[in-house]
Amino acid sequence: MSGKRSFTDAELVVAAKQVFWDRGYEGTAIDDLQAATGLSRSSLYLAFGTKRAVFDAAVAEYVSSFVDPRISPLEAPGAGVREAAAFFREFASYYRRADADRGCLLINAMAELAGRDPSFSPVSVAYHDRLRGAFANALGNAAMDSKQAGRRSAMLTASTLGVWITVRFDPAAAATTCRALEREILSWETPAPHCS
Amino acid sequence: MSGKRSFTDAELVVAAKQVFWDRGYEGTAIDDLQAATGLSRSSLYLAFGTKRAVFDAAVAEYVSSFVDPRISPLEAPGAGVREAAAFFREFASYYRRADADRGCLLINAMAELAGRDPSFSPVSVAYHDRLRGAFANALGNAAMDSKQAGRRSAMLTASTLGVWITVRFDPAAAATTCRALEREILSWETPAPHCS
DNA sequence: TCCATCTTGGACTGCCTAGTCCAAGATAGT
DNA sequence: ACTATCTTGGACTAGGCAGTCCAAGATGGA
Repeated sequence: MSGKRSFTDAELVVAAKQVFWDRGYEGTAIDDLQAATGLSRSSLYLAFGTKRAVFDAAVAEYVSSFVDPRISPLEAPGAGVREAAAFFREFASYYRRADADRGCLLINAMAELAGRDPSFSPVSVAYHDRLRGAFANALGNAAMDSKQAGRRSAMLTASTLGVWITVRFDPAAAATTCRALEREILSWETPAPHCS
Repeated sequence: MSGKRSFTDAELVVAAKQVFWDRGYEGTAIDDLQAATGLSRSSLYLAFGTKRAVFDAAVAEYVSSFVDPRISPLEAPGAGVREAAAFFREFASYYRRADADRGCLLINAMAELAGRDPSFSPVSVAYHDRLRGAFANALGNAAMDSKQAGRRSAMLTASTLGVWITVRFDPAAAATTCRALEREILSWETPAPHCS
């Protein structure tokens, strides 16, 4: 049977991430993780101890591979309105993927575990704050009132959560909304197009 | 034991609604419904047949008692920007309630069942479309470009989903976002404040 | 070669689930 | 008062769950 491990933690986590992404936390059984990883219960439990620990590792992996690259441009010192617009434009094209209706693993987890599992709340709050801060950074450099930049950051943060929920039941509508957001944001670049 | 029914369907549904609202669909066991209604399994199953049928009835009751009164003002013929702003202002004050962290039963259901239960998708799509149409009605009467009104309707629809997810893990942040949305929307009433 | 150490498969436990079923009993019409 | 009809409590079924455990076996060092 064994002797030395036939897999790395990273391989396990990547395979598990796909399952949690497709099926959610509660919807994923240990048997599903076995099937996806090709490992047996013992190996999974020896490596991580609990289902929840595997999930936490999967979410962390997701954040660094999926979330970070998309938020970083907004957090960069030189970020502006164009980066905020590009953020949503890229979602619009992503939503054309066949598997986009899985949504965002992190936001799915926030929606699924919020209020039910207090230990996940800090993760939700941290991600929400990070997103808001990233938009505030991008809009803060633009030619607009700083209070308005704050309001718009909050609005875009809520919109981001909203489109990632929407993509799970209506990907086309989510893509349309992202394109609308892109154009609306671009209109913030210049001091209002309808002023002569 | 019996003879004639000791309860009405409506009473059962209202009690069940509270449980589903607090605990979600999967998180609610028939035993929880028994405890909340004071009825036994037989009575519940005789009245509705399946857990899912009880849930559907609870969602329908929720829509007519909670959702309809809040969306109707946006759908009225004379609705405008002020109604859209009031929509979010009322959420901001609602989010100060102790039990606001249950979120919105309908949006919770959309998030929980999207992609997992195809039979719920039409409900999600219908509600999303209704909300978008309501905002489009309210903004369509305002002094703004009709394409911009369309974009902003999509944005506010996504924002609405977003704040109802947010309230479950950070009610204060959700309330802040609603106030920001209110003020941002009010700024749409006049043709841009920074134009002389 | 031998042995201590680690991994592995899979059986198992205990618990929780939705849904079924039936005997006990209450009711209303006659 | 009798009886057909409906409701009710609660035991029960069948299945799914996370997590435990151990014997079988592979490995690497001495």
